[in-house]
Amino acid sequence: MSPPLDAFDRKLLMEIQRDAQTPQAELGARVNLSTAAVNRRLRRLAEDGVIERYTAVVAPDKVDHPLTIVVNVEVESEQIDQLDAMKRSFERCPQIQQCYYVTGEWDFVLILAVRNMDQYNALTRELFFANNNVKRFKTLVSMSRVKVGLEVPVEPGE
Amino acid sequence: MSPPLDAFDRKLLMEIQRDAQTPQAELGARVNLSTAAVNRRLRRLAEDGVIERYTAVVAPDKVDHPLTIVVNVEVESEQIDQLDAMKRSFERCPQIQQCYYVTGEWDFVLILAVRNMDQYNALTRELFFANNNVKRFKTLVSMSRVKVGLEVPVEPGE
DNA sequence: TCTGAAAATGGACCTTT
DNA sequence: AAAGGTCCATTTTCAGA
Repeated sequence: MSPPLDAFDRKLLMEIQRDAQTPQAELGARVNLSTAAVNRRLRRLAEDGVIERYTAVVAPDKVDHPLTIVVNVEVESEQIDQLDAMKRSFERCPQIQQCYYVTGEWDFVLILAVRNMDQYNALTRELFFANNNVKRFKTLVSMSRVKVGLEVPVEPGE
Repeated sequence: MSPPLDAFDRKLLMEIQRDAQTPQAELGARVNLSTAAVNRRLRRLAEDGVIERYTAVVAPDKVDHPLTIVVNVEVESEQIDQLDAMKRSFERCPQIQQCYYVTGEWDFVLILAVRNMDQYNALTRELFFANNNVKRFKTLVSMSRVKVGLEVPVEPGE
């Protein structure tokens, strides 16, 4: 189906993760390919789902969402349909940037961007208190976003 | 310095968070603005740091990093220089996508993308066991990435 | 807001392996 | 066949009037 990534693909992925606006000609110069070849590869990487999407990263504090909050959630029941319903409610909530279903002491880890504590408290009621499949949750308020990104390491290899 | 965002800015930000490749002409059609106006606004938003950067989101499993791991870390000492050193070591580690310094039971929350458990164990040694300012850490392995993004809600308001 | 130049993208076509 | 390169048309960006 999708051929394995070669060294060119990997370099391109590293570059466009750092800056998706780099012109294809510039990318070509960096990896030693013609712009046409770069163009073809990028299109293929997108078609194959290696590149999921292109996005602008917005500074939360500049758009009045200065508060980052991490929430651990434990559920009552791990029945599939219960879990699915919960996942959907998390997906739908715009303030939830990320939701991971995890093993261990907790079942979900959420990352939220909110306007203030009032908004978080309101969400807390909607998402957790109103949901009787939530056994307990723990709030960790972020004082500093030390590193924030979605970059995946792409080794030069092969 | 930077004038507050108006309704046009907000709509544009929503759009380009969803798809940063949307042509400015198309954006203009959606928000009811000429392409030139869109162009000026996007440039200004970037200059003002509202748009931090443009990036391609890569599927971790397609580049051999199928494992997402959340780690909670508690430190021994919260002395500034100790903390700074720790933050820098987290920033430098390419497998660490995100690092939040938080209040509460834990001091740091990390999100990692790794190739496999062996790689995680190795990182664990470098980052935690080799650092005597790490009191303890807890690993939460993600079984499913329910929602992953950095989108910040930008209300239509103003 | 409109117009036009410059830049970037992406297809056609030919060549190499 | 699969992938690269060159060339060219189209699209997009972006500045000046």
